[in-house]
Amino acid sequence: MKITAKGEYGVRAMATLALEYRAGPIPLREIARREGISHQFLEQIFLPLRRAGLITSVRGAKGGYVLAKAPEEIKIGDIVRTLEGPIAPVECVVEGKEESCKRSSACLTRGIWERLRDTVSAVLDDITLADVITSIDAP
Amino acid sequence: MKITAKGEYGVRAMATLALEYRAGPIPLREIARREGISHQFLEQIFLPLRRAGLITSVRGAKGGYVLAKAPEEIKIGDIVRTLEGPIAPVECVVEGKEESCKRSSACLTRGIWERLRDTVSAVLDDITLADVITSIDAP
DNA sequence: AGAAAACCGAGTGATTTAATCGGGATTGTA
DNA sequence: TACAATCCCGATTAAATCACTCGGTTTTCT
Repeated sequence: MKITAKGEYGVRAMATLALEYRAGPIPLREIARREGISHQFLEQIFLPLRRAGLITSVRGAKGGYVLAKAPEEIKIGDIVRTLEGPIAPVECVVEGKEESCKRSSACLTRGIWERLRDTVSAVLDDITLADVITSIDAP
Repeated sequence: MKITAKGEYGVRAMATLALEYRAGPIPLREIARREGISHQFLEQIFLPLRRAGLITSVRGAKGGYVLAKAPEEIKIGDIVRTLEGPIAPVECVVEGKEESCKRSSACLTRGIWERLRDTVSAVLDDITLADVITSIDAP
């Protein structure tokens, strides 16, 4: 039940962008430096985030990345799904892919994984970047 | 956010044992056959489950495995933790291992993973094998 | 022009996963 | 007692995944 470095770094980087929201575009190198992440790896992470419409890029000198929406409007679930694919503890409960199980007791246990999937989804969709960056104030 | 085949198979196999609780020891081969799992792989899964005290074994001919406790007393969380290690979406929120993060915004995001960890734990500890095998009745 | 930055596909070494292999020890039954 | 069924258990392996790195191209500011 781990998330990958891609997901973890992605959320960290997005939190950094949220902190600098309205400060103009931040270069990827700067974020990578602050977070101690390889900037080449972070490039790989920002590509899908941009394509998903979560960040916008400014090319050329003085360019960089900005959140595409206000921190209040970006859910952690959006980031995680973009970087890790659909939230589902086992393949057979991926939403959309619900082909009925052949084995009977596989289906017995299916309810567990559906419930887990929905709970995880709900938690990650309940937290926005705004919540993350204001959590300093509320201990 | 996937669990491994080990975890999934383990839960399936335990559900099978729960269905046959009080029917005497069931040979591993029989469980493997029913669930379509390699019996050699299932052996690897049953070893830690036995060492964790979740199942007991009967050696020799007519031997097999039995749940060590009633289905009501075995939580899915027990099985998953035994087979997959501690429930924690990222390394730095593994319980017991809580060394404080160095990076500031890593700690900003820490709350997310703690909340996720606790929620997942709570869901898996709320479901017992008894719940799983009786879910046929309650659609 | 030149530097700074985003864009992007391909490659790579290490680790993990999902098994298999090959045997040994125990016990009920003929 | 033989022997078949069963659990016990470390070692090995093939494939997949992960966490990067490489080597460039394109865009834009100064």
